[in-house]
Amino acid sequence: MPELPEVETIVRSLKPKLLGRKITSARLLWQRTLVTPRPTEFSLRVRNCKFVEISRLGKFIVFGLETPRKAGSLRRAYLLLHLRMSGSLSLEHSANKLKVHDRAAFTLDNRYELRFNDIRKFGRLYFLDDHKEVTGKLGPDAILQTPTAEEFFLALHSRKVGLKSLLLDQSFLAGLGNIYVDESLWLAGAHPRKLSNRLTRQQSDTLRNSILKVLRRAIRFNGTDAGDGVVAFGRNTPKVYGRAGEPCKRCRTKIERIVVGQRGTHFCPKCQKPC
DNA sequence: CAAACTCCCTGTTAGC
DNA sequence: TGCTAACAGGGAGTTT
Repeated sequence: MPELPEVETIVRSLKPKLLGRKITSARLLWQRTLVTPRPTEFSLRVRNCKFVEISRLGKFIVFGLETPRKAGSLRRAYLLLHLRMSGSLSLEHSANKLKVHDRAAFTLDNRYELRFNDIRKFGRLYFLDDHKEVTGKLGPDAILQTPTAEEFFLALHSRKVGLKSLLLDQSFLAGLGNIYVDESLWLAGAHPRKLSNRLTRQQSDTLRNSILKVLRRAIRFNGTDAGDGVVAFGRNTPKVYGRAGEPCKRCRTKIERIVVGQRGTHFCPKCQKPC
């Protein structure tokens, strides 16, 4: 499941290959992938747009486009993509056969195609004049707009919610998903149900540092290449996520799995003191 | 304001 | 062995 680090890695690898390229046409293979505008307007407007920026905000991939419109009308537009659960992007020759779960394809001016594949169809695509229409609802990006320790502490105290739910809330902090929230809370020694306004300044700082550590490490490892084109997994395996019943890496206590806010939640009952 | 639930989807897995 | 039902999860939306 792509969260901030995975999206960051995708953006970095796509950037050099896509910048400066023009979209010659687009195909929508699963209509509901596209949120806005309507499919006909979409294919019309996306044609002849040039990629001039590729970045990330939270878990959104932001493609900045220069439109072919003449003076007077907008020259800038954005393609926004959220991969959700199972989305992925690939760049391949347009002659290659489409894969089973391909949902959208953008043909480029070099006969290559940017393809969006998404088994579960949860991924969402937007074509917008201003990406803030969507990204404006996000809180600060955990890496690009990290709140200061002071800001983070104040933000925690402005709410009274369990930490797990709060860190999953993209309008509070953008980028974390289920896996990295569990990992961050474990590293910080904070219980997932601990109320946000009950953290001391020191605990808040520890949590903030843990989030940064977990995300930075994941970005570093996602980017590493084993040398044969295979991404080197295995060196950044989760400490608690998906390890229910296994011994805690810190104290050997059995990792527990509970449900918090409809999300499977993994934690060490000894390291992460119940509240 | 917070929490709980529902929906969207399909590959995987547990259970019979 | 072969089937079905439950489950996983991000986020938007609705209800409590």
